[in-house]
Amino acid sequence: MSTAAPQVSPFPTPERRRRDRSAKREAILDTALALFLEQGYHHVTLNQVAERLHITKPALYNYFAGKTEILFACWMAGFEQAAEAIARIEAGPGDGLARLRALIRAYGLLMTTPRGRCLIRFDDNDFTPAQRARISACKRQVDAAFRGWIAAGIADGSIRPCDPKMAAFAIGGALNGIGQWHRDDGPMSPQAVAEAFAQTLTKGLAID
Amino acid sequence: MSTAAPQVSPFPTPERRRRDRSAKREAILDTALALFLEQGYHHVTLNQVAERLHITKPALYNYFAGKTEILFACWMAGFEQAAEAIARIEAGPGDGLARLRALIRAYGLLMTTPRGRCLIRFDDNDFTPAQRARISACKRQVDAAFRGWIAAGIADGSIRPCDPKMAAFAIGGALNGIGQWHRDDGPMSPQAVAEAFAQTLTKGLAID
DNA sequence: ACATTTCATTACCCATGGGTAATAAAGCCG
DNA sequence: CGGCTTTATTACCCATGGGTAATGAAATGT
Repeated sequence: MSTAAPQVSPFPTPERRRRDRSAKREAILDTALALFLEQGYHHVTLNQVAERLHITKPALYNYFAGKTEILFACWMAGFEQAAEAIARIEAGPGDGLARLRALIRAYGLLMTTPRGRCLIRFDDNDFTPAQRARISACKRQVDAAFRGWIAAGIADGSIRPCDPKMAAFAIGGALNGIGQWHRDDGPMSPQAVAEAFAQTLTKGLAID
Repeated sequence: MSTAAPQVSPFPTPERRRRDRSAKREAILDTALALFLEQGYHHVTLNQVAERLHITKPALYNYFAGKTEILFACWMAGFEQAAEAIARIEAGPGDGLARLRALIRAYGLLMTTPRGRCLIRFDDNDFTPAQRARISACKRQVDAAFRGWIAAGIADGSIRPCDPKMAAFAIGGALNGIGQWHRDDGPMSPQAVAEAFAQTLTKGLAID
């Protein structure tokens, strides 16, 4: 068994070294992320993060400049997911309403994952001013997608005329809320939640 | 002018003494509250709170047992406002949809005030387990109002059949979001926001 | 082989800030 | 007056935890 030829050489190529390092960065990120969501940023110590990875605190500083850097990297990891979803929908077919529904489903799903939760469970005050500026820009990007497709839907007749800004805030808020209450061990699957929200938020409640 | 008889005696009655004390408690609460919302709980020191009131830190301990007690009192102050609104609507007239809309307006308005923002801007992890338990009970109470009037609306035919639980989450999330983005110096008045949300959330967006 | 970079460890520093005496001033009560 | 309560002050304690040397051990590459 151990005499068989090894699948991977123990002498890593430079390429693989880079991947290893990047994998460690990701591991730190995901571990810190999970702890931040469990206990809240200020109740998590870097010692805890390190301990879960079977290393010691100073080792973390080989990958991140400090605690807020880790926090920021977590947030950006979440944003990348959102940006990808937006790009995918943008590239796909559908009128304004169809695209809006697709975005609601994708963003709703994201909110049931740790990466997605980062986007709304962290406090703005825990970032540096520079980080806050970048985050604001990212948030505007997401908001623009919501507003844009609502406006497109109004233009193409698939969405009832309304204030796109308020509608986007309402939908965004409802979706962000998912990140607060949804539990993986709860009765509703992420898909079911996303679908229910896509219906409720676009069809409304009143019988007119 | 200063020789005129004083409107209030400088010798307070026992009754007034109690009111004075209670007023001081409120002042501490509102000051702490404002700071917590500005800078985030963990970035606010008790010295800061005291300084804004022109007293010193230990003086605070005459009114509150500690920092988390202040935080908790802030949250409860917000909840009282919500509970009052719910009771008022409950006592008033209207079918399920009318009551739901009234609740959306009242709760939306509340989210534009400091007291209301407490309900959603604080991190659960900053409370003690005992406090968390009481907060959970209060949150369930609010949620029950939303779900109850949605269910009532479905029963009386004013609301389109749906899952009241999901609908309540969607509406609650959208309203809580107001507390995150609304600025007093923004372009929309609290009333306008509340009204827009009442429309968007009940009428929906799709043209069917 | 030898210098260099990479990455981890142990041991330490120290600012921060919640909380606590010890104490003093001011009003209330008998 | 003289003791008691209330409320504030000054001065202090000290656990916590982010961050930093100083150092050592691999792997790298020439």
